[in-house]
Amino acid sequence: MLHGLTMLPALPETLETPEHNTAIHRMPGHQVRRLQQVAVALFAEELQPWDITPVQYAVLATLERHTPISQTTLSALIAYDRATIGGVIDRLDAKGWLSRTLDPDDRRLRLLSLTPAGRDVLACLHPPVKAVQARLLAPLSVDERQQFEALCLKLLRHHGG
Amino acid sequence: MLHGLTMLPALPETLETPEHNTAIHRMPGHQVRRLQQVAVALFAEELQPWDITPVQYAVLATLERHTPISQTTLSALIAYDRATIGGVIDRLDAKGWLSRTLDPDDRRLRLLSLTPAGRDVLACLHPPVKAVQARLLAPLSVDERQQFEALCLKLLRHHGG
DNA sequence: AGCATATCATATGCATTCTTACGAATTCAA
DNA sequence: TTGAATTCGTAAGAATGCATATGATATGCT
Repeated sequence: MLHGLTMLPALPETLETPEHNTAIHRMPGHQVRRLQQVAVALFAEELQPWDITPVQYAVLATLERHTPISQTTLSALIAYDRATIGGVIDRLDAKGWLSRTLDPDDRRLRLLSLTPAGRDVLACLHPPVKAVQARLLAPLSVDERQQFEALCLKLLRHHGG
Repeated sequence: MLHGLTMLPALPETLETPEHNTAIHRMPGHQVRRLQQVAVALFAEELQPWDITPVQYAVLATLERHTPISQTTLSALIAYDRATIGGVIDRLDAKGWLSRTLDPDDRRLRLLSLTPAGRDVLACLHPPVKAVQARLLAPLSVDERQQFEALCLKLLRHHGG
C-alpha cells in the first residue's frame, strides 16, 4: 500500500468527479508534481527496511560511479542544490556510508568516497530501487514507457538538463 | 533565465557527458523529480512579481471553483497533505486572500472562501500560470504535448489519482 | 609578490512536504 | 443516551529545496 497522500481521502459526493477541478488537474505542472509525489511514496514504501530517501540513494549511486568527487561536482551530477546536499551528506556520513577527506591539492574541497559499508548497502538498494521504477511505469505498455522516457528526456534536455 | 538549480554549475571535463551518470538519469523517478524542479523554477520566475508559490496558487484556484469547502476537502482536491495545507492557508489568510469561518453545522470544520482581494489577485495570476505551463511543454511538438499529457494522466489514474 | 576575483563548503532563514500524535467535535451504535 | 470510533485541524519532528551571506582557499592579473 502506498503511504499518505497518494491515498486520498474520500470527497463529498458533490465533488466526486475529477471534472470538478479540471483547470488545475490538466496543467502539466500539477501532473508532474503528482507523479513526483507518487514516485516518492513508492520509493518510501519499497525502501522502508533501509530507511533511505531518494536523494540519499542518488548520492550513493553517483559515488559508486564517480569517486572521489567534491560536493559541488556531486550536486551538479544529480541536480541538487549545493546547500541541500550538505545535510544529506551529513546524514550519510553519520551512517558510515561515505567518507569526506580534504583534498591535499585544494583544501577547499572535501572529496567524497563510499565506505565499504556504503558499498555493501548500495548493493542491497539497487534491486528495490529498480522495483520502484518498474512500479511507477507499470500502468504503461512497453511502447508507452519508451515514449514517456523520450518525452521526459526531450523536455529536460531543452530545459538545460 | 531560470533560477538556481536549473542552472547547473559546470562539470569537470572528465565528467562532462551525461553518459557518465546513466544509471540514475535513466530512471523515471529521477526524470520526474527534475521535471518538477524545472516546473517550480519556471513558476517562481514567471510569478515573481506576486511572490506566490505553486501550492498557494492551487489553493486559490481551487477555492475559485469550490466555495466554501473545508481544509480536508481542499487538500483532497489538490492532493496535498492536510497538515501541509494548514501552513499554506495561514499565509494566504495573512495576505487577506481567503477567509476561514467556522461551519455552524459542524464546528470541526473551518470553511474556506476567497476574499474579494483574493479573487482580484487570482485574476492576475491565471495568465502567468498559463505561461508557465506553455513554457514547460514548449520543447515538445503539439502531438508530443498531447502524448505527454495522456501518459501522465494514465499514470496518475492507475496510481490512485 | 600582492591584490582582486572566483570557487568551495557551510550557516541561516524561509517554505514545503509528509508522518505521527493529539485535542476537540461529531457521528454511530448499543 | 452514553460510549466508541471517526473526522477535523493542528503541533512537532525530520528531510527537502532554494536564496543569501560568510569564511577559507585558490587563481589570475598586475
